[in-house]
Amino acid sequence: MRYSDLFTKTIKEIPADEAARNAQLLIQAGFIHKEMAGVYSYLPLGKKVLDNISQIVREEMNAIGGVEIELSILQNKDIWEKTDRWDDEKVDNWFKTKLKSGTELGISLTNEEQLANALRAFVSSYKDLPVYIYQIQKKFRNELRAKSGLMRGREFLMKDLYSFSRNQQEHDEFYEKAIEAYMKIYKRLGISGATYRTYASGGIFSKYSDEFQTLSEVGEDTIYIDEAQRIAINKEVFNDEVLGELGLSESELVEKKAVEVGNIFSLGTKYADALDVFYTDEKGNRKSIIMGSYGFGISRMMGLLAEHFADDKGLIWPEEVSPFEVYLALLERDKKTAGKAEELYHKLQEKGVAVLFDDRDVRAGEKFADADLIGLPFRVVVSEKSLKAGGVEFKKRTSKETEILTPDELVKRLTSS
RNA sequence: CGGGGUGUGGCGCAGUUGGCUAGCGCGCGCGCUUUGGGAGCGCGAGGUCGGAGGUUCAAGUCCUCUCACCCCGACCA
Repeated sequence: MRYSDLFTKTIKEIPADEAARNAQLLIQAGFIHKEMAGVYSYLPLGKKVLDNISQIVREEMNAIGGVEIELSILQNKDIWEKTDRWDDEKVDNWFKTKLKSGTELGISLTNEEQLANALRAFVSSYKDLPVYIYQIQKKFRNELRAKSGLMRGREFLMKDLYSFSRNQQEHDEFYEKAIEAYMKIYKRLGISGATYRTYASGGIFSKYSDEFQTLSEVGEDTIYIDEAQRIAINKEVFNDEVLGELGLSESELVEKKAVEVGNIFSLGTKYADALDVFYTDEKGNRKSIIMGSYGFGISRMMGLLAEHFADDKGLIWPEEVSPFEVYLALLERDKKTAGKAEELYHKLQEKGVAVLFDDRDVRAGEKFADADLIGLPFRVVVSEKSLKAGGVEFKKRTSKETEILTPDELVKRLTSS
């Protein structure tokens, strides 16, 4: 893509109404636009990042048998009343609206009820199970106080998977597979070293739920880490009894701030029972379906990555997430240099390298500053100077060193590994 | 929801105890010069001061109400 086709602009000054580093950087670099508190629009670069994170999550969910769907956002009140999760006294962060007729509707904040209910149309036998269904979709939560940029919004992108199993063992096996899949995702995102499987409150369904917490100063959660075992425990369930059960010793634990980047729950049969979702087993018996839910905040992850991988010059995207792989900067716009840059731009695209081609008529310093701020993994400069030196200048975002490569060497470098 | 803070061109800000046609920087447009780390000079466009009401000869400056945004706390199934 050509920089001149992005309609966004980077800005020099830090937005005054954002204190969160992730929002400051993403706004400065033109990835997002703030609409109101806790509500952001995603601009071309930001949209690509969301898509890239989504794709990683999608691949790992598919790998464990997930099937992608897209549920409606408008919610039928009747279904939620069956599980007693409609009343504002019970669930206080609903957004609700009304039909012209006066009928109340909910705006999706999670989807257990809806999907369990829909399942009645398709699942009735043990032969139909298990199923693992997920979607990547906006969620809306009427938070009393939005904060920390993308970390806690009122509208956010989330992957939510729901598992429907025939018995506890089948559920437990999938649950463990889901944990492994989550770990793979964090690895691909480049944050596995800072991310811990964390025991947290399981709510009313099971003793614990599993959270995935990434260490960060902006985190809202406090966790206690056992570094040797690579597990952690959320402060909300921290007590001697729990420590004993998990085989953790208080002396080994270190207190840290962290961001919840995933949370998976065993839900038992509550939803299925309340909504009358059963299956018939091999012997003709009516059985309850066991559910689990597996959340992953895509937009929150974008905020976390922005915060986690950044320096004083700007963002530093992990390769799999970066909106483009290469920032190609043309310095002088004379015919010869521009021609070489155009040639390289097309060549890289042919080879499948995602390039952001800065063809604007601005000074070198501005291009370098933008390249750093936007934070693509690699920067390539085509200039009189580089051509004289025998090619193009190549630099990693994380390195100070540059090297001169021929166009062929560059292509090779970017297409290997 | 409790406490604290802030709303002035697209962005960041300044506007003394109310007083003349509301300023500055960035950005934007034009011209000349410049050209490898967000250039320099000149000219120019752009705001009615979050909104409503009030006090006053006079309100961006004072009062009342209201909306929005940020931070801390509470909340987060």
